[in-house]
Amino acid sequence: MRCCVMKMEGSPESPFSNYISNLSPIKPVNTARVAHGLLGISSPPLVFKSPHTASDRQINLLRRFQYPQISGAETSKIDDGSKKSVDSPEDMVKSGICLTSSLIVDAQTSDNVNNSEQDQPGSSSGCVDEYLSDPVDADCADSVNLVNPNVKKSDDALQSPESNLTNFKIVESDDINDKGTKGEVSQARPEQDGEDPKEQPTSENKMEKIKEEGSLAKQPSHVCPNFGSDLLVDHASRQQCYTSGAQVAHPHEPIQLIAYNGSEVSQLQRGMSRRCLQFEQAQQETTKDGTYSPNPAINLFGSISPASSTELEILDSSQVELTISSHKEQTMTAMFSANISGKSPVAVSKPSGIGLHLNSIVNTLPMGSGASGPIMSHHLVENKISCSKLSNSVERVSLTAGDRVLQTKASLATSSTTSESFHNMESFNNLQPPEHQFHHQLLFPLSLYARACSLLSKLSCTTELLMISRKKASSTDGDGCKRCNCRKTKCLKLYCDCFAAGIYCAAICACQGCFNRPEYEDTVLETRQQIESRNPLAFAPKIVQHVTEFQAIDVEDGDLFTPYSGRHKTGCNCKRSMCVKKYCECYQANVGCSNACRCEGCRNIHGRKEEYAMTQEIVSNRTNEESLEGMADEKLKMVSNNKFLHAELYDLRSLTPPTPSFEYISHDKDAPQSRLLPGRYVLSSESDFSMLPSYAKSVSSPSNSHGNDMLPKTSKSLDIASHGQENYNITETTGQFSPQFDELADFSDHTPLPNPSSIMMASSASSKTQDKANVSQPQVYPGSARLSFGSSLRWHSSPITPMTRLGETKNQAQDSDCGLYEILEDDTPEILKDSSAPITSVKASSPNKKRVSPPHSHIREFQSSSSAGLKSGRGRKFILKSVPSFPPLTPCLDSEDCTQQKYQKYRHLPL
DNA sequence: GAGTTTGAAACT
DNA sequence: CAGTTTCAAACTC
Repeated sequence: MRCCVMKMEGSPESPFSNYISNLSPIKPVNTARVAHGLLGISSPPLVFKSPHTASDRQINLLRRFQYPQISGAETSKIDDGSKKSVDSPEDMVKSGICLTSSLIVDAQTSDNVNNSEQDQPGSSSGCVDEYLSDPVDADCADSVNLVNPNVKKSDDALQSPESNLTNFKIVESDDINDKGTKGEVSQARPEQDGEDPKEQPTSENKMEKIKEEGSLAKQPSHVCPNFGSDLLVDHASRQQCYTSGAQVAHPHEPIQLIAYNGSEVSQLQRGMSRRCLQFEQAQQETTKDGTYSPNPAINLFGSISPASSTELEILDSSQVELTISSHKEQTMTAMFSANISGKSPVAVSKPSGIGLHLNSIVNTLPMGSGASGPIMSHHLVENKISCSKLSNSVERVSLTAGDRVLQTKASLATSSTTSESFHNMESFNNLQPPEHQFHHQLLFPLSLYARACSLLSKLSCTTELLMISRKKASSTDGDGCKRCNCRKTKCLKLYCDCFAAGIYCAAICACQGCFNRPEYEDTVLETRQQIESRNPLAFAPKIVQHVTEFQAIDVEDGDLFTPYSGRHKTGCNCKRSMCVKKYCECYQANVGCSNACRCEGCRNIHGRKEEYAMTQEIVSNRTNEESLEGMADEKLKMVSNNKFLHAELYDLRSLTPPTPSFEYISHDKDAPQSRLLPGRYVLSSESDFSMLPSYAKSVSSPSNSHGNDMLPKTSKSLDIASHGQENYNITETTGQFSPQFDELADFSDHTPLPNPSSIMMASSASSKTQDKANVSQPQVYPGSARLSFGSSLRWHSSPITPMTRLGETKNQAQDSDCGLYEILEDDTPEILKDSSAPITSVKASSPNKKRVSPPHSHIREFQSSSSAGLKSGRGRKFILKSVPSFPPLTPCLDSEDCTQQKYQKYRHLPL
């Protein structure tokens, strides 16, 4: 319904759009955003892409994770974002979205839902609308609106039970279903009875209301599948639309898109999460009803390729991340808080970056915030769980991710560029996101974004996102949902993958005496808390992105997926598996072993421990050298210039959503300068690095050539987009979400891995190039983003938006023309562009903030010749700045925003 | 599908 | 923190 409306509204000149524009100060942007979002939802595509291909398994996984996450976290996030007002561009976007959504809702209400649905059978739009509407409801409409819409939705769903697309209604119905299903489930299960339905009122009144309505209305098990399908469709449609929109390329668009994406993501996530829940429930129910196939996912995605499931998972994580980023940190925090209430300590999907990182993030946040009541209603709980899942999923995703990542990669390859980018991002953003994500998970994550999100096995985090997974094929159902087989632990220990992922066990699980069910939410939460008390990071994503990897090495082929950047937080302890079997968590996560590993005879195809150590040494050496060389003055100048440029860009493009702060700082400037610059910040997850040795790097992508500042911003962006396009875009998006550093990744690992996949992609690509160019220079992309040389810069989607800045070595002065653009554009483009160029290191936002300063000579070179200098690039320094775990609510203040905008542009372009 | 292997989680 | 036990996934047959 809403989708239809949205589309209608989204139409350039529709009265609705006009109305919206009138409403919000940001009007144009909002409308545009809305339209874009609705139409293109480039970001969504990512999510969708993976999802589309995602197999049923994935779907299931997503459902689980997502559902919980979505219902609680997303709504809360969204709400927060809307409430906060438009502080930042993101806010603007959000607000705009909210408005639109509210409007849409109204329109929908006025209009017959049926009509809208009919209009857009695809539901893709509807899905989007739904998403939008949901946020709106939550945010703007509040409970009342929410309730009504939900009811309507449920009604709609009821009306068209068979219709696959319940659209938004379905989504809500899903929630309801969740409750209802839960209730059903509980009924089915004597133990569960009573507890489920209302059990945890938690903080979310809305959820409760929805649930109530849902329970009353129906049990749309069908809805879930449908919804999923809808989402997919929506994505496709969106992508198309988006692409069309992208062509327009408004300076504002990027932001809008991002915001939109975020909303979409959230929506998607919601849908996903709901699905997951529903699926699970549905599964149970279906068994009863017999209407549904055993695998709801299948029903939903019957058309979808099996790969889609994984993608979906990743998407979930990524989505989470995206949503987080898009919605802003606030939402993130809210989600986290919600999650936290659940228990989570800090973890993120390993994702879910956020992806991967998601889990970590979620977990971490939750720990702190804890507010939430501990128990979420099912939704809340689920949400929390989902968040944790995202993060976990991200982590796990990263773990399991390998497979997922691969799938996502494949899907990405197949999928349109935009969608791919998103996937990459997510897997991602994580948001992987996931852990992505991809994580994912995400998970992410979350972005918060799950093992699934671990998104990113190779992706590393991202994410993002990445999450859920497959980890264990055995462990995972065909659907991709995790499933456990616990017999003695009652699924309340980390032995249980489901529990560890922060998700409830599903009907698929063959566990015995399982307490990891909504009915035992309290028990689950308590247990989680206990575990967290012992080990706060117990639920954090295990996969964290690390800079040092030489991704390129493995990746040469194009294994975008290989997540070299990702590393297992605690490392493995393999003694007989040689780290070549899934016994090895590193291997399982598709990440290389690191110094943290105590493995013996490591032969991890994703990276041996020895290699990792060597890489780090090289990096450290470079960094040291660079730091010694330090060209503070020049750097400062450069920075100032860059700021200028960024500022200009920022204005021109209108704000970009906060997150991606992927700054490319001129080499000259180096990290210190960047630091000097107020605006720039690199989030560093734990990561240390994020240093990309300019030397090796050079990953230069084919596009690198244009690298020079010469190219107009747009052109550059375009070029970049075209070249690295997907990845780049994705990374951006993920970054927007929040590039989190490893830490973030830890949280989310979302991160996030989600994104992780994307991240992985980027990293891998970059690494490849680097490797080719120089093995020595591994680029580290702390959760933020990795530049893939050639084409893809990718952000690690982390829940938090790390702003990675590439130090632009080039002088803005030199290229007055390109000036700002150059810098901005150059950042990514250069990286991409200059294959030869020493390039720049991508600044990953690493928690550690490491800088790599190019030798003075290099810097000078850059100064002297903008492009050449950049290319020579030795000098580029990467500064890793510690970034707040959560992306600032406000979009990147400084240049970062500009950079983001740039990325956004790029995104648009590609789209 | 049963049994074995493996390494993480949990416990001491 | 190290060693041992427990556990469930991964793997093999």
